[in-house]
Amino acid sequence: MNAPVSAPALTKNQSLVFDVLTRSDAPMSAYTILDKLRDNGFRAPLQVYRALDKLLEFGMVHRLESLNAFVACAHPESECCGHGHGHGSVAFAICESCGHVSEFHDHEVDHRLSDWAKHKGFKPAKTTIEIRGLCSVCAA
Amino acid sequence: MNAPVSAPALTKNQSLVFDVLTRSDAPMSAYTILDKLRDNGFRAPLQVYRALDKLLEFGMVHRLESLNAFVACAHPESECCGHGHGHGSVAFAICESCGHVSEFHDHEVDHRLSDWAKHKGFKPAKTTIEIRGLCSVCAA
DNA sequence: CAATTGATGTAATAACATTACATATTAAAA
DNA sequence: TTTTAATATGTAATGTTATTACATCAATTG
Repeated sequence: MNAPVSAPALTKNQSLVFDVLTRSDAPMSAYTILDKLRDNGFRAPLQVYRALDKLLEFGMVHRLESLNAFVACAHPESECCGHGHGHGSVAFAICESCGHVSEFHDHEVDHRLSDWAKHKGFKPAKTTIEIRGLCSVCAA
Repeated sequence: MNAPVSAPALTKNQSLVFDVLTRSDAPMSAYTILDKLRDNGFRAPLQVYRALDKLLEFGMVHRLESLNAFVACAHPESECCGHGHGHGSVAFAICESCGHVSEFHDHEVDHRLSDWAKHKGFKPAKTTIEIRGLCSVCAA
């Protein structure tokens, strides 16, 4: 019932999808992943979506809602303040020019949002924070 | 070249779409809006998307990225701290049970995110903050 | 008036995601 | 070990969201 604490064993399809995402330097849509895996026997979107569902559940992949795309989690394996893979919310800065995505945490942001929720009696399940704009390289 | 400061004149289609969204107590997808407006002569998705594009540009409507849906902006016409319709980022709490959406601002969150951006040389264009979970009524 | 601009109408297609159903593999219980 | 249950896989069809392309109409402006 608990989320796996360390890297869970991945099935063949999960590994293939995770590898493709890990090698990519930009987010990929499910259909782009599918195309990359045709040679590995992938034929249908569902093969990708099923693998992604598990990887999301394991916290190894994130979905970027504003892009309908996916990235491998950029965390170092485990982090100072109990982040690792069981962390609260993650924020993303997405460059609209080069596609690069930076993943970061901000405790104060987390805190402010959960304070708001507590005050309103709202029970958060998942928080999305995405900043779209231009990265330092592209802005120059 | 500037965004309109007060309510711009809306075209027929823009008014129809805005009215439908305003009357709704939950977010609506473009296709749901289309269905509501069949009797008003709407026949194609593009009629809705074009109106939504303008309403988004005017700041009268928000897109909920995690839902692929739209809501009328909930701001009182103009706000204490210069929000009105030219505000920075807006956050949403979305109830996954009843569909209700609460719109709110948090200056500290804005501040932390723009500090991060400044520090990284990232130029933000649009920020998405969406908390999905259960509202106080549904959580009870 | 001609020319430009913005709004509209319609059809077709692209992009993203899920349902349904059949089969195979793996793991656990008897 | 055999049965059973749970998980993973394969495939097709369909559903949902969004855009491209092209034609027309209306308002403005030079």
